[in-house]
Amino acid sequence: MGIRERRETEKKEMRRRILETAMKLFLEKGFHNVSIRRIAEKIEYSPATIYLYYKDKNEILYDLHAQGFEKLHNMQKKLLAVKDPFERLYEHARGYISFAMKNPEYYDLMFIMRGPAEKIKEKEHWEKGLRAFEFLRENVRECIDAGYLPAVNPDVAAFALWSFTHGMVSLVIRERCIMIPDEQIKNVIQRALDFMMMLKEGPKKTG
Amino acid sequence: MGIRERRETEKKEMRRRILETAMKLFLEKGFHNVSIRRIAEKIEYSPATIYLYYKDKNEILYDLHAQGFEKLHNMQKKLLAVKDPFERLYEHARGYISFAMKNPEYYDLMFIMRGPAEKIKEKEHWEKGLRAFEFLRENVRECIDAGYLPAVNPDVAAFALWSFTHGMVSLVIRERCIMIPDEQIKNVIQRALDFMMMLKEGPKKTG
Amino acid sequence: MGIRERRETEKKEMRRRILETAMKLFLEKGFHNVSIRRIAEKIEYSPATIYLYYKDKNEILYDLHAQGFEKLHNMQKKLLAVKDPFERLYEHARGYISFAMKNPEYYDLMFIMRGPAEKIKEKEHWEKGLRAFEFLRENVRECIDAGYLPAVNPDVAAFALWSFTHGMVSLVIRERCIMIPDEQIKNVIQRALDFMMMLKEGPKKTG
Amino acid sequence: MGIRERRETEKKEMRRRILETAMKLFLEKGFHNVSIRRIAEKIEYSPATIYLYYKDKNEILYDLHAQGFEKLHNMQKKLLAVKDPFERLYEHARGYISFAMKNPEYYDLMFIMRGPAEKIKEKEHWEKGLRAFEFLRENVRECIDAGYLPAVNPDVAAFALWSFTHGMVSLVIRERCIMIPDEQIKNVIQRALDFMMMLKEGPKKTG
DNA sequence: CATGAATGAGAGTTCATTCAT
DNA sequence: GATGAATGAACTCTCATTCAT
Repeated sequence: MGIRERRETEKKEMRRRILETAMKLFLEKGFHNVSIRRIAEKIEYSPATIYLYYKDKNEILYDLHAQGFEKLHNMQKKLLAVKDPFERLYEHARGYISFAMKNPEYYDLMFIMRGPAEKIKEKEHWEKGLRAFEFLRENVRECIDAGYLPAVNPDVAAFALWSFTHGMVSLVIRERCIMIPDEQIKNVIQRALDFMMMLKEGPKKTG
Repeated sequence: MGIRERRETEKKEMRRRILETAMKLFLEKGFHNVSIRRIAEKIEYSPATIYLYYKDKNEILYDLHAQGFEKLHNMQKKLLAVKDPFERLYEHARGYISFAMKNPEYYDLMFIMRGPAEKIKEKEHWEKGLRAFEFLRENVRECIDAGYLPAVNPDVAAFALWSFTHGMVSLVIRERCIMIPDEQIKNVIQRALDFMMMLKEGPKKTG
Repeated sequence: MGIRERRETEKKEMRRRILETAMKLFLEKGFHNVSIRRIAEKIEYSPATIYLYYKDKNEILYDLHAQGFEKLHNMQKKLLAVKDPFERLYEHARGYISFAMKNPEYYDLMFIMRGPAEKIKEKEHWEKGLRAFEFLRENVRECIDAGYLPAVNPDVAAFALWSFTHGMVSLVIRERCIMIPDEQIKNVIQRALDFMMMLKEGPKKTG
Repeated sequence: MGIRERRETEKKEMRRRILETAMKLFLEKGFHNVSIRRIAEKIEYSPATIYLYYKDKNEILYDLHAQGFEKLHNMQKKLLAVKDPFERLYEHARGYISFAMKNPEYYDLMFIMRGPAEKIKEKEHWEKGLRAFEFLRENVRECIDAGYLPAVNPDVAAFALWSFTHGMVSLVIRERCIMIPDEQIKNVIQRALDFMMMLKEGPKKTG
């Protein structure tokens, strides 16, 4: 309690508002239209104020990037409750799609956006990305071991499945799905996922 | 013949040079480094000259966009020579991936880039995009009819397959495949494609 | 005594720390890198705190300016111990040079720097400067009276000698002596001083 | 004649105006108050226009620097007409002082100002400065050889004389001569120079 | 046909300074 | 007594675009 705590809270709150606003601008105007100035305008502060909370523009990006992967990781952790590997794989896909659709700005920054990502490529910023991929690969490996999937290289299969889900959500996020009416998109994605899941080999084996 | 024709030809030639240069800059320097100024510098004309051939920067983008879909369409037309629907589907995927990997700037502009492409959403700019999708859907429908694929909605299956290939190439183009060494990427993509093609239901029929 | 006195002492101590830090930054980073912010950072207070002790940035400069002349005056006072006027003139020159070389930031502020010093021109800030010049002039007058120097106007001769020493040290301080290796500068200055001292008319006396 | 030539002339004229304005601002406001913006304002153009004539702020400084040394060199060349070495030395001093008093902004940039000089220290920018010093040293050497000056190291004597003249003009330029009324400064400097010239050994020798 | 010249708008960033607490 | 928070003004520099020639 007390003054110090409230100050801390207010500081965090301010950083949160800056991040949130930056994110909105990313989505609305595209990366090169996100300027410190515009962020400041939107939160109704002066540009200089931003620098009290973030060293520079890149720091804002780093923070968003890290935050995004944290959210993704939280989703993945919950999947461990699902015991059957294939079922878990299915829920993984659904969770991934859901994450992307609910947080399109984060997803864009994490997996689509270019430019700001230049410095993001540096090791530490990717560790979390790798961890996420490895989680998927291990899931795939279990599915293979359990006979749910053909005995291919798990890295390859994981990449294929990731690409599939990434493809769907990135087409939606970058607005290339004009052949699908907006209100049907969720439905189509779900059915496309179900279609892909026909790769499952379980029945064949016993059949 | 005559003066008028030559003029026309020269005009086209100039537009071609501008487009080509713009494209090179996209690839080399990234989008936000492509400026009218820099294009002008590279072709050794003044910035003002660009405006004699293009109304503004966006028009250049539109033209590139259209050109990209033209190229894609050419690829698709060649596929008609392949008679077996599933084989054609397979070659379609390979051709699509190949197009993306050989023309990453076009692909980026057509299916990933945001912002400058805002006006691209307008009808006429998408007709060609729709045509391309329909080509795929018809191919899928034939595969279903021939029993190569399960009897799902062709739009859905087409969307799934497109998403899969788009996912792979867009992850590569936007440099999110750091877990795969550069020299192995082509190989991994091919194997991922083969993995996906296990959706083929041929055997069942005879079984 | 008591609280008030301690308060006074603390206030002075704080001003001293601010001045000292400002000076260090002058030397280390050059003038235009001395900002209130940076001073505050170095003494680990907030920028606002500086303003409790100094009205504004210029006031800090004034104080430094005065302090510099105090130091110079101290040097001059010691010279009074030297009885022979020419010998005292010689030691005056050496002391002046030594002061400048040991306190280049002060010297710069006192005799070279422009801009922030605009208000320094105001009377009170110059009284101490005048006093220093008069000290030199009286020394010169004694030398003339004693026949060590030709019977010229003492103001003129004093100005000439001051200019000479100022010229040397200001060329060094502002790094215009690149034709002289750093390690030889002191030596060259001493020899240049000895050369100038050949103005001494000693022989005439005996002649 | 012709358009091209006029264009060339106009371009040079514009660069000249920029340089001149920059110079004035240096003198009036001090270095750190010279901004592209202010230059632009004074010549009543937009800041962006400056960049059509100069790559960046430093380039303006380089140009001024080079121009200053060019002017100084021109002065020196004329001195070769004076045959007697001591007389030439005397005229050199007068020419130097005159140059400084007539072009205080150039002089400041060349021999006093700090900061911009950082990059100026690079070799090529100092060649001209060295050339100027060598010219003086050779003059001094001749004076020694002719018996006008005592047989000291010419580098040392040249440095001493340079320092003397530099000292006078730099005290004037940086407004540290408040003990001398403005209208008398020229006179005092001349008399101080004559005083210094009493170093001449000619008479003594014969005496 | 081509361009030199020009500019308003905007980018990221830093500064001296103020004021409520 | 000390400061956290805030800001207006300024900085260098780049851009897409216009227009008289």
